[in-house]
Amino acid sequence: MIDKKQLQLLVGKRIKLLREQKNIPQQDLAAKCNIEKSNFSRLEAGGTNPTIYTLYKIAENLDVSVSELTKID
Amino acid sequence: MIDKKQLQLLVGKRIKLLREQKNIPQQDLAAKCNIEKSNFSRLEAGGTNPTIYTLYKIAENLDVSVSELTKID
DNA sequence: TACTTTTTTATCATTTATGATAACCAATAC
DNA sequence: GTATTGGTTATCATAAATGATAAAAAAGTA
Repeated sequence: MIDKKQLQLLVGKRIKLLREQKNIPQQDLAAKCNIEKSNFSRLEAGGTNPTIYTLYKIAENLDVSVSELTKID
Repeated sequence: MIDKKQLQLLVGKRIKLLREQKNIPQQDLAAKCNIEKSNFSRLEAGGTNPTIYTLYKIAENLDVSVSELTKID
């Protein structure tokens, strides 16, 4: 059982990894998801505890499933 | 791209399915996760857009990964 | 019948995710 | 130099997730 902050960090890193693998600038992905770039930055940095819908939008725009996006450890 | 409400319904049903497969009463699982039973009911019914940490706690107490919990369609 | 267990629903307070805006930092290019 | 690009940080408002409590409805059981 990791704590909330650790989970947020892992999720943020996972998103960043997938995004960079596809060479998509943060602000571009944020725009596609209708998320402010500043808020997206905060999210990737593990600064928030995103909702499933936020993760879903990101997953869709990264062309992966939510299940794939949440493969953390 | 499904909408937010549809996503919530799918997630709720997924949780309920896994919980029932393990024969765990809703209130028991809620208690393990430190979530109010009333709020847990609302969540399973698709009434809220849960955060990843909420889903993580549920996944842990269902002995599945978050990735497994979020296998929706 | 009642009794218990499980789930649902409603409501209000509190916390927090997100929206929104602005300013800033670090590269890179012209 | 100064634009431009990509990212960060701070702040405030707003919407919504969650906490918390109570009551009622369903479902099961003797």
